[in-house]
Amino acid sequence: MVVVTAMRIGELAERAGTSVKTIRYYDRIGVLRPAERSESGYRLYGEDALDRYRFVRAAQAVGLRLGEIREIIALRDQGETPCGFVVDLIGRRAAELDTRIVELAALRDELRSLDRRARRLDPRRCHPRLVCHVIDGGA
Amino acid sequence: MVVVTAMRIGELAERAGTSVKTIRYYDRIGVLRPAERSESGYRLYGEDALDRYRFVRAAQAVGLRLGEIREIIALRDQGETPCGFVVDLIGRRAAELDTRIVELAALRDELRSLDRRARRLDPRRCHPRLVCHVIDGGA
DNA sequence: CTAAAGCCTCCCCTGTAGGGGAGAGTCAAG
DNA sequence: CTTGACTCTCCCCTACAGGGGAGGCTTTAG
Repeated sequence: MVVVTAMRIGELAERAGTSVKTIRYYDRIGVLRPAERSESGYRLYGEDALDRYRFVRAAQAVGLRLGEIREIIALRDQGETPCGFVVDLIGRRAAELDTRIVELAALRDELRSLDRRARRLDPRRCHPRLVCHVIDGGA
Repeated sequence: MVVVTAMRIGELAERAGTSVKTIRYYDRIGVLRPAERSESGYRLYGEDALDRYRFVRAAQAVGLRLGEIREIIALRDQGETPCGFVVDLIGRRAAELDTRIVELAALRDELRSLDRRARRLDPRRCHPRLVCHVIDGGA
């Protein structure tokens, strides 16, 4: 109730360098709730909203999803330190990334190999009953 | 019209090892159309449908999307050889993958670095006005 | 006082590859 | 003839992070 400097959503969005839609969305999913509402229902934010917003962006930048960020913030708002949770999360995410990178590298290698093979094949011979022997010729 | 061995959708799905829904979907988006329809509207497929299906799966397996696969098939059905198109496609896809892999590796490295930093930080000191100094402390 | 700008909620849209289910017609066996 | 399995079309749903716009208040500047 004692909001010293109350920003409305437009000002927050502009100072944060984002869109009003995004701020509203963050409210809806619970990662950035307004300090209060005006009598007419307008969202009112304090200065800390900017820090919160930057945290959300920083967390997104390291690959966390908004649902996970909401959990971190919920822990913090319950007075707990989310550090343990965060460490688990980024450890797991790093491991998932490793797996994903290996998969993508394998896929890329297969594409390169298809590419080399395709260049050796004679296009004029490319006319069996199959669609394209570059792709399913190797099966 | 002269369909020697006419399969209905259930049989094709079973022999292909997939679902009826998938075959119907492939028809709708144009990657696997039935040879004809029965009087009552049932989809009827020839033996070649199995080859087509396998081609679609092989193409998906190397990372092509159904929209792209449809283009390849359309070329083939227009009597052209899709080889050139396919070679371009897989070349571009491989390049995209390279970029993506580099991005993901950078992200993973950043996560690992956050992880190491988090383990050095004292959780009891984790209580500023920010949510989590593991994440936004480095900004 | 009035017009413009800002804000509200609500609803649909994006892309990918289908999945789930409703309601209705069809086909084979008993 | 009937029952059960099969098929048809049509419509909504999924994840993700919002974007676009309608229709209706509120606030602010002139």
